[in-house]
Amino acid sequence: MNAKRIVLPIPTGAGVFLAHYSARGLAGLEFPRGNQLHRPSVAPRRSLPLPVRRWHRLAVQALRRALAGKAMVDLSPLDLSAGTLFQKRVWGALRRISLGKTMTYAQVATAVWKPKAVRAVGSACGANPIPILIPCHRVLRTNGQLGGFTAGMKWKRLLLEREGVRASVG
DNA sequence: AAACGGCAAAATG
DNA sequence: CATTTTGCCGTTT
Repeated sequence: MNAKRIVLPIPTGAGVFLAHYSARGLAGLEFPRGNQLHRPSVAPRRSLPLPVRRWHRLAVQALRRALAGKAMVDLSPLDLSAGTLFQKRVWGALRRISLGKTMTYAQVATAVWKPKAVRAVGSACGANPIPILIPCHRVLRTNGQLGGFTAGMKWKRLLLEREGVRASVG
């Protein structure tokens, strides 16, 4: 099914993320693992396919800007082929939430024309393979609460704060 | 077929 | 108010 992926580290002020690349583009982004010393099994630079190198350069910039709460300029192609149709629709909706803005899970459900699939939207957000760059953290509960975040609420809070979003309720 | 969620609205105290 | 049902839906097992 899925072919081999190239994994490259993205050092940031918030830790070392891991970017996964397929033949089609950026396919995954892992949050830094607490004090884990895992392989960057990174192939030597010059053995990397040219497109991957280019994509990675873009990804590094995009992530650093995103973490700084700044708008990203360019983004490498994303490979979201692993997702279901519904998930891809949700992720598409997420990408349309501009910086500094938020949506509720219910609003996203309506945006994908499944107004009753509110809970399923939450699951789809949790299944987002490229968090931050696909801003699933910009989705909040209808009642103003933050809602959940698979990678941990610290991240969701941090990201929203850096984007200048009012933390309504904790 | 059943269980499980990053939810929401209604019911309840 | 805060908490507890009750309804919903895509995914996973």
